[in-house]
Amino acid sequence: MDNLAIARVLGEIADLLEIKAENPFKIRAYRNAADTVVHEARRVADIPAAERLALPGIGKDIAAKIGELAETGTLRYHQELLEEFPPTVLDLLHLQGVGPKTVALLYRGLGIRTLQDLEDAAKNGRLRELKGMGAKKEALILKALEERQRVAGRRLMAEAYDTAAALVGELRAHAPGAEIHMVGSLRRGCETCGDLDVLAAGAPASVMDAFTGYRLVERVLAHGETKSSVLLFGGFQADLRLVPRESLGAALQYFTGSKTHNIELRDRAIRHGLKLNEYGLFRVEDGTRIAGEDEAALYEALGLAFVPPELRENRGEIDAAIAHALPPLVRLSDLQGDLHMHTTATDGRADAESMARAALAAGLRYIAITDHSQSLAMANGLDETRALEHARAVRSLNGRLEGMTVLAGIECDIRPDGTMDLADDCLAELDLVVASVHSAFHQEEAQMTDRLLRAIDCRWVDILGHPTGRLILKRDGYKADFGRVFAAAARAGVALEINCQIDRLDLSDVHARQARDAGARFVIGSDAHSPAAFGGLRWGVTVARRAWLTPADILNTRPLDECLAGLRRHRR
DNA sequence: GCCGTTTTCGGCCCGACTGTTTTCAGTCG
Repeated sequence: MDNLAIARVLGEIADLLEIKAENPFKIRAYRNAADTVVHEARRVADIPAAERLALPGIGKDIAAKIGELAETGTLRYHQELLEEFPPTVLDLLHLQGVGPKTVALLYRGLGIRTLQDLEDAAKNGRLRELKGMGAKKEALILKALEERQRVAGRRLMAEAYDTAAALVGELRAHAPGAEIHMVGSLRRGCETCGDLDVLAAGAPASVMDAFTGYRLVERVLAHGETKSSVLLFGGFQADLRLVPRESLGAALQYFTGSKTHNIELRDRAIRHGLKLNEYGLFRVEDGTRIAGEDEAALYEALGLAFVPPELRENRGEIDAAIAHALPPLVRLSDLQGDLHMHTTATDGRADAESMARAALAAGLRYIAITDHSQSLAMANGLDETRALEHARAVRSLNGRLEGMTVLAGIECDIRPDGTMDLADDCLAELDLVVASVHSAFHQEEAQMTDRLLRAIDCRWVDILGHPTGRLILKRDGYKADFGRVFAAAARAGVALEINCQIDRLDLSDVHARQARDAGARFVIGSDAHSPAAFGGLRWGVTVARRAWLTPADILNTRPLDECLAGLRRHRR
């Protein structure tokens, strides 16, 4: 049973307990445990029972329940709860504006079990029979039912970022003297985004009207003096919070989250006789404000080093900030080269020279052209002859572009049996080899693990490309024992790629951190198929930062000769 | 149900908006 499945059960228990109006802290305990399981890199089901207790938010009871799930695939406690409430009522809970109290009321009062039941009842006017339900609530529920499909789920970070940037730009134009920033999961650099959070500090009250009147607003969900929510065309919900200028830092901190990071921080404030909210950090005894305008000063007042937003996930950053031991995270400007991209020789949209010029304009000093190998027939992959011809053409660019070195590499398919798609003597002729899986994704875990280990064993392989094969929101990664794969890569000196394609971001932050702990080294690769795609490097950097990586962990932050010396084939 | 620089018991983050209330409950983030 994988972590997502375990987390889903724990989350459903929390939902069901909430509908039952159980102890809210018990509910939170299940949610915290689900959160821990989702963010654990190892398979929690495989962790020995005793060690599970060391996971944050997992105590004796929940550890035992995870054990039962891991062994039997089901959980009696979960089943018992589902006998009290049919599983379909959980769909009701996910409607905008419908919470656990309403679900319980609907089920107990009118026997509503499904979304269809709810729609029928709303249309027949039966909802109004219930206490606390009026015409507006009825209309709200019908609207939520209608929007359910379209707004459902999360979206890719890059897409959210562009939408938010346009909105923020509009608000800044309206209130040029104000501080207006993206906050929430966008600022933390999460790979997906549920809604867009924007903060305005020191802006005139009219900024709220500018927000609700933004040209891309489809519907206003709430409109207050300090907080408004809108639904944008295209399906994003956006929230704007307005605070006084002197609360900028506290509000940035508060609305950036994550929730668990904030809870830890507030806990720490309480232990120090302080109170932390979005308006500032206050002494409890006399209400004096001791921080609030500057975010870094707020962390300092709590005895912490400034925690970069990407680290605020309650994964050890608070302890590290107390010890002033946070790592110097990699920045986009640290990247000096890019070792993964394609040209018109295979499925790219520009020739090697255009790519090199675009890379130079993006601030890079060296690149590797790594077109596909022959197995990827769909992409017109290169056989040995074409690969070597292409390499000659690519190398001929050197000397023609001042300040740019172009390496001739390949993105070579890892065949289903783990062998390389091109002959060794061809691979040996090239400057570097990125090895990637592009076929037979559905192999059994043991087979896929062996396949990746065999690829790592090939002495010409320098980099493992998009190592897990996931497509965010579309496809899970392959089943493989990545703990073993990362350890083997670290031993062999094969670098692991953080692929920057916005729907890949592969390795993920969680896997990259696990791999770093295993001693692996990394490259951040654009996998660019066009000159514009170097802009995507920022997303890979974001992932690396969320994985706590420093420039020292990432080969392509080094000058060319040092980067090459770090590649497996030149490893001393 | 979890957890411990105040604690093995008694805490557990906190505020804004909406609707249906006539002082607040529910929802959300």
